[in-house]
Amino acid sequence: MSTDRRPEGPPAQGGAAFLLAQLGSHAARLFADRIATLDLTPPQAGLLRMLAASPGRSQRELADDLGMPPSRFVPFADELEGRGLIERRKNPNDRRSHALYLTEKGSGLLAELREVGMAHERDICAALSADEHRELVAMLRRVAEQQGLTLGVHPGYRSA
Amino acid sequence: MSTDRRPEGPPAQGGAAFLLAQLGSHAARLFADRIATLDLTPPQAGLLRMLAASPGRSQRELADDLGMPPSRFVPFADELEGRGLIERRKNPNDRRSHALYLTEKGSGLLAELREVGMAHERDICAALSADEHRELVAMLRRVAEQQGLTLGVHPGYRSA
DNA sequence: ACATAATCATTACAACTCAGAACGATTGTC
DNA sequence: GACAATCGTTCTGAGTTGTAATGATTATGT
Repeated sequence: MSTDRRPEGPPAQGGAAFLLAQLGSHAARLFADRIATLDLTPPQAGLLRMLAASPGRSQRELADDLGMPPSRFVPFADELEGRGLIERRKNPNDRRSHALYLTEKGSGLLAELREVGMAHERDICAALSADEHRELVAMLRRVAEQQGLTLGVHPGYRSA
Repeated sequence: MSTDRRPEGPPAQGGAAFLLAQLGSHAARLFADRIATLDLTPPQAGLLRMLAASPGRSQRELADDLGMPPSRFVPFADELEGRGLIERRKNPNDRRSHALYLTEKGSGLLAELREVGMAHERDICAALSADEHRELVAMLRRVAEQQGLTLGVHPGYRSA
């Protein structure tokens, strides 16, 4: 009976913040495992999605959004380019910057990536009904918005 | 109107799995910032909680639970011991292993840590009412359980 | 009982990752 | 037309990470 004295809400290890950290880490690791099938890491998948959403941006902008320094972005983009998934084009207006685009091969891989993402979503939320699933997403969106997080790519990726 | 063609549920970047990863990373980083006030990192806070919950365990067990190799656990425990927060005692039954315990000073810091954790919880869930908060925790618990996650410490910590 | 294998904590070490400084090319500013 | 700023890139140093080797102790097998 000594551990039963809780004057307030849930303790730290059972609170929502801890559960979010725990589940977020779990979901990210599982996703990384899944897309390893396509020889992709989470940051690489993020870049493909970003290029599909808004093509032709400069490397610096993309690096900023991914939360990685420009120096690290270079070999990062090199590999994707070497695999023929993305393409660097000279910007005629500003010959310093390279505009990045998705190749056809990259678009094809992105399609596979989306399927993997949907399977991942189903797997993570297997414990919930369809209604509960919608409810959870709605709540998480509100929390994310109130916390000032931008919808889309987040910089908490892990390199592996 | 061109971006409105969604044959199925929420896409990858707006799904629950992605939101969990995004929010989890955010919550973990915010928590790390908060406990930096107490000169603690998330793994250090995790160890203090583990020692309060079950004292006298061996270093290897604790290292396993924290997801860190034993070689890295040694300097990790050294610092906490040097600050007088934990204590290594020789196990009389097995003189190879060291049993770890929380000191009084460590217990005191843990109390402060709990307060920080509660403030953190309130902050993260500021967008939700009390009812919604309970609802969210219940859902997350179910998801975590179905995913086979053990309540308590998770190995997705960040060293900083 | 005695040799051998296994376990714990620790140390030593090598590989890898990462961010910031420095650099040439190009562009904007005044 | 000089000077500062920006982009992509390379280089380098610090920091981190896991694996292998070590010494002490304990378990196992015969």
